[in-house]
Amino acid sequence: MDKNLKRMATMQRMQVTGLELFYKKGYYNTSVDDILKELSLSKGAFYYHFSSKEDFFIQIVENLVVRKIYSMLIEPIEGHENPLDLITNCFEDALETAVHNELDYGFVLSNFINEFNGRNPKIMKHLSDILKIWEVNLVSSIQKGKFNGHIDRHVDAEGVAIYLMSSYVGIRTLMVEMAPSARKYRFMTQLRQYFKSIQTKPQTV
Amino acid sequence: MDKNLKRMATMQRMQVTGLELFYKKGYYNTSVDDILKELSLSKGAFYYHFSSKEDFFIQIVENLVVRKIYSMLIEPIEGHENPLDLITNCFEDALETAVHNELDYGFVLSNFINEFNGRNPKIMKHLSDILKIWEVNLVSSIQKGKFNGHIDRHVDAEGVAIYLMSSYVGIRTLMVEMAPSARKYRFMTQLRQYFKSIQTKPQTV
DNA sequence: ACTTAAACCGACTGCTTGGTCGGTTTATTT
DNA sequence: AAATAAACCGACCAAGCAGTCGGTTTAAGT
Repeated sequence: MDKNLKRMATMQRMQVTGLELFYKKGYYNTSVDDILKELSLSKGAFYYHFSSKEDFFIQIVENLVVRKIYSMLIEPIEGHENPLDLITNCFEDALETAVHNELDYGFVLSNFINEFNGRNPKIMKHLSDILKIWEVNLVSSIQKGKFNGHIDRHVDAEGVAIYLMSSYVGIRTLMVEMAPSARKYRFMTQLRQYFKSIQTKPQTV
Repeated sequence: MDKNLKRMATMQRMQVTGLELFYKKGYYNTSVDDILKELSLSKGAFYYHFSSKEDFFIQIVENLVVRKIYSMLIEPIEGHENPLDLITNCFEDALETAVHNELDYGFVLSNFINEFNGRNPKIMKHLSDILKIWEVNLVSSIQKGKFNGHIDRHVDAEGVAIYLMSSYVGIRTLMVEMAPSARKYRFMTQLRQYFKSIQTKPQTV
């Protein structure tokens, strides 16, 4: 078999399991041995493929986390329909997987940001870059909505983006072990309420 | 001097420094020795006053964190004025201290919730209890606002509370090392926008 | 079949951790 | 001044950690 293929397969397996454990137990509280035990692999295998635990984590972020964020939170809002509808559906879907599948690592990001903040600037850089990408995409989506007449021309696109990101990051934290399904429903209702307040006002005829 | 007083003073010193370091570096990433070095105290002193690191942390939560949350997020919204104004001012103040004083441990809570989630149920219980208290107080404040005619009678008080908590927890995460002052301003603007949409609609005369 | 190198093994090292414990200091009581 | 107990000290221990390294297995190339 192609050597390169085997290499990729092993690295992939390590990264997937690594993310799962880092997410569940935290980076500092997960040892390299924990991950290797799960995979029945040895220290040698690990340090053959990765130069350090930190390097390993950064590769996980670059490969798995970035892609997950893209597919869950960025691509779904790219389109020509009403961005408020797109965002609503996107959040709805993202929160739904969060309700059912505890390991969807849907919003790993805020967990890790909290964990590394002020402790590991190198890793923080990678994480906040992802947030920035999300923010940029939200902003341009909202601006498009203003052009297309879906969103009131007076609203501050940056402000809306930050408010959306805040509430999403927050609800993901609050949904942890606390009636996630009910919370999701209530959250989405209020989100729609907020959206109503920034959409183009129908001209009073 | 009163023995009890000395005892309290030492324990207080330990807890204050403990919270500071736990907040800065995380619970699992802060050793008991780190805290003791900061205070020039010994292992013996620590384990004379506290039975374990975990017990120590729980006492910090019960003493320091609970009180901070009360004084910053709960007491300021108790009053008979328009709850939406009270909450606006409360968030404004809380975020302002977060901007200027990195160590205000204003929202330690979401950090710790992320850190202990799925790892230490005992500690999680204490933390989510605090969230619950906050929630209950927000809900009753909003309900009061509905009675007093400040808030539209049709809004779901629970939903508003959860939406507020989410956005606050979220903005605290996002303000980490990323233009906190500008973000605060944008956040507050959107919060006011949202509040406008749930306040009592002026009768079209 | 033989060579070669990639992939993997696992004992080992040096270091840090939470927690213990026999002992010393400090301050109050008598 | 002697007695007593609370407060504190710091060497020590077992366990866990990231990372190393000399060696073995596996599989592709010739």
